[in-house]
Amino acid sequence: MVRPQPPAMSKKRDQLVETALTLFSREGFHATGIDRVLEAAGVAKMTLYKHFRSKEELILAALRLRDERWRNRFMRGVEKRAKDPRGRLLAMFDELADWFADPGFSGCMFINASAEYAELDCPIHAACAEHKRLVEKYVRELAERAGAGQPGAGILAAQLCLLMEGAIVMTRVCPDDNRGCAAAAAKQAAGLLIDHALAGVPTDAASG
Amino acid sequence: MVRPQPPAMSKKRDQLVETALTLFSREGFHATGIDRVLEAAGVAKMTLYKHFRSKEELILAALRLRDERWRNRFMRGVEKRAKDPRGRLLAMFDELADWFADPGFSGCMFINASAEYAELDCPIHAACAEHKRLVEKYVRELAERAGAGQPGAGILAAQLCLLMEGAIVMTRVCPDDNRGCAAAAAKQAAGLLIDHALAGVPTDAASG
DNA sequence: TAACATGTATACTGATCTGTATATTTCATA
DNA sequence: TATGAAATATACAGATCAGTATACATGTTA
Repeated sequence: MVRPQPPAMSKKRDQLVETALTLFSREGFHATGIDRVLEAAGVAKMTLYKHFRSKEELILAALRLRDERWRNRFMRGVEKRAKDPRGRLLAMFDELADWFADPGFSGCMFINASAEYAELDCPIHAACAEHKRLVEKYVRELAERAGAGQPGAGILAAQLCLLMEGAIVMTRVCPDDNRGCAAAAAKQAAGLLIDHALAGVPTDAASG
Repeated sequence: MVRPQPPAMSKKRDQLVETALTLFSREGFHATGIDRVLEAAGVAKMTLYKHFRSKEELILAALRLRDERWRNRFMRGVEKRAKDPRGRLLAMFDELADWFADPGFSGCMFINASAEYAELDCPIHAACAEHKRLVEKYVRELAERAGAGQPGAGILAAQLCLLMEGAIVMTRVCPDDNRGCAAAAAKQAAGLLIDHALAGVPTDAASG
């Protein structure tokens, strides 16, 4: 009896998605041909098309993996850096700074993907939008736990996300000007916004 | 006597750059073939290659045109909306909101281009970085005229740019969630940052 | 050993890509 | 009318693209 039916639990499939994640991140989606992924992954072309119906499906699998890994690492990192929600809102920007310092940093894969796949109803673009929604939801929950009311928590979360996305983009486009600076400037701005939104909330309020 | 030698002052050349600007913005760079630009512009292929040595040069010309137009429109719009530098810093976000409301809005062409052309020393990526530097320089000058000192003006400018870039990206990736909201949230945050950076500076100080 | 799923190798299709070669047309100016 | 630049039409080169067809190898399980 053969356990690992596609699409799950195949070593070759994993290698494909892993390689796709790396190459699509580094070189772009249209600019990276299937053949280069196959060569780098050490997998035959027919194997790819037994696991995925098209290049688009491979891209979607790579984006799913990236979303899962990125948010896990981000949330775990934030929760490790600070224990109270208010501190965690600030710690997000230290986590970003770490990410930017990675020599392989190539910006946000979802921003990059939605730049190449403009149509909103395209599954790739939809996956990018969903990723951003999930990140913002996490920030909003932190803001709520920190004591921001409604709609304050939603607005604060949106504003902190704007700072984060801006830092990601500027570090991608102008790394030499912003490598270390964008995250720091964003963190300082975030501190002000958080203090303002949480004015009157006692420090270290009922943490989760 | 024939006046308009290439590369300047050619009607066909202008049509090419104009069409390239539209199509590359809307559909992406790799995804838009030369042939589609030629067809949409109503220009023969040989004409293109008499004015430009390669597709990359056409892209660079389109980016130059976009940079010039975008910054002109932005600066003029801002200067029309408010007379004092402090008000102009805030007015930037109203200008963004107007831009986002354009049905043809497809994000920042320079963010999109640098997503597709990752290498920093690639001329296309370099042009994108330069555009962002010029925008930030304008914001920094406004901040200085508003009375922010050094390094306060530089930091404030960087922070306001992060908010702007973040708003641009979120409106591109999740237009349905952010169409009107991102610019407003950014403006509110900007107001706080500006007030903080200019604390102690008399309102409507020596404007330019 | 027989069955079966996974993966491979090779070759191919048909489309599309950037860029070029060549010969011709258009049209204002001198 | 003669010159010469701008633009065109057509065809092509050479590469790469996503995706398919077919036959074969491998390794595990029943």
